Amino acid sequence: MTLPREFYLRPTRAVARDLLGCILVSTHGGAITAGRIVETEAYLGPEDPASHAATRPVAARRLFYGEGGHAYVFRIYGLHQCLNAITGRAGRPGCVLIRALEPVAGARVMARRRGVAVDSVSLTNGPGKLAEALGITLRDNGVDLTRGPLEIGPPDAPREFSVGVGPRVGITRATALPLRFWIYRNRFVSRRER
DNA sequence: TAGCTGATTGACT
DNA sequence: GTCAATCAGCTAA
Repeated sequence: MTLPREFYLRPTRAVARDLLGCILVSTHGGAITAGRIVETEAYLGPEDPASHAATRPVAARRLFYGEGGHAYVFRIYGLHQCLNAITGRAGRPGCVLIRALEPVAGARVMARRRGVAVDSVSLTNGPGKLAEALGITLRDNGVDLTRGPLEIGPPDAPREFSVGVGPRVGITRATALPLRFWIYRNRFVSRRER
């Protein structure tokens, strides 16, 4: 089961919210690792000062303006990778940063990649951590999320959770916009809600 | 060419 | 709570 292309061809905010509860699956390295998405952030077009659509090199901008449903992977601080899902139709820039997962398969493999205990929240409770846990690298930049080593499937259970909304984390521009979404009271969310 | 920054993390006080 | 790791790409000169 994989989310159809049409899922991504909608306004970025709606995609970010609806991605909560969905299942991200990686088959990198011959092992299946998967997690439930519990935290996302929306990044819009050039009108959003925090978005890479405005600040990153041409190659990244081409992805941003490309068709939704593809992965955008970038390196931050020289050492960590972050995974995004491109949203909107071709010509409409936007993406959703996957910030945290709750492991549902392959936790032992994740633990080996991360070097932490198999039952630790530190497995996947941050964008750099989940990328490492699922074996995501810059080679995944541009891959199709509807068919490939990286896929996102629909929720594996009814969506019976509350959604938290608040300002994005870790950025220095446009810090007040309420574009971060998370599953309320999930222990894998990267920052504790009050 | 030199200096600085960042959608983070982990180690340490 | 503070701070270093680490590097591509941007800026100033």
